[in-house]
Amino acid sequence: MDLIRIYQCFCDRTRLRILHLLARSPLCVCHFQDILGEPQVKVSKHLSYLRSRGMVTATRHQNWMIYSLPNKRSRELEANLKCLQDCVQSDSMFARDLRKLARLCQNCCEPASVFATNKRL
Amino acid sequence: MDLIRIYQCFCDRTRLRILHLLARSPLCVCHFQDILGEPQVKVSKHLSYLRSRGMVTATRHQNWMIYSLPNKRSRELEANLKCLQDCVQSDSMFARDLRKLARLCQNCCEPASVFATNKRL
DNA sequence: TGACTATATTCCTATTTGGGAATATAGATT
DNA sequence: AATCTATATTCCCAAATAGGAATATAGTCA
Repeated sequence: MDLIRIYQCFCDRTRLRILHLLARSPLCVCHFQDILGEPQVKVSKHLSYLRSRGMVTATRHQNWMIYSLPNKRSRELEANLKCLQDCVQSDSMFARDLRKLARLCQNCCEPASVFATNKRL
Repeated sequence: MDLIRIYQCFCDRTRLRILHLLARSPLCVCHFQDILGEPQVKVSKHLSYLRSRGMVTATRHQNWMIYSLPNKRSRELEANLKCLQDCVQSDSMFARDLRKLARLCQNCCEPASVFATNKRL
């Protein structure tokens, strides 16, 4: 994963919010739709952009595609994800995203079992 | 200086090399031409891109435009410049840029007085 | 099978980006 | 004034990006 590619992935607000959320938990497309308040096509396209550049991985689970950060991460990616956490501390939008994520998890179940049922999450 | 804008500035290789060099020393356009081996128009345009986004400042000194990182830097910019230094440690191109910069400084004079003369640097 | 759900893709458009050739500009030097 | 030097800008063009509307696909469920 080369450095430029990381910055290219980071340089759009929607993608940055997605990555910031994925640093907390694997999520499916509809989670992003809910949390970001963006239309499906937009979310889906940014995820596919990130995926094509190796920035996220995806696995299907029944009807849902579960997106995660890759297990093996380069030093550069680690460093930049950490830096992002730092930078985002005082930003209200990113904070709101995290609050919404927390609420979602409350509403359904534990992160680990989020995808264990085929009901609308 | 907002976060997205930082990543937009960082997401081109030439700009990244420029910023990496500027983290060491203020430089003029012909320095960049020499070190990066890129044509004047390319260097100049990327500098003007960076400048228009507040990522660098420029002052004229006789015939030369001296580019620097801004004196006052946001937490985000500081963090990302630091992260960049980290990430770039093992990259041969960035290392080579620094060696060329060192050689340039040897050839002319101290950083502080680099621009004190109107001879070709 | 047929309907439903979650997601991806295609087609379209507008905007931005990156780069080169040529030209313009501003200050220095003669 | 004429020239030179360093730099910026303009005019191109090709490619990438971002986004929406509409449609396709894959899995699920009745």
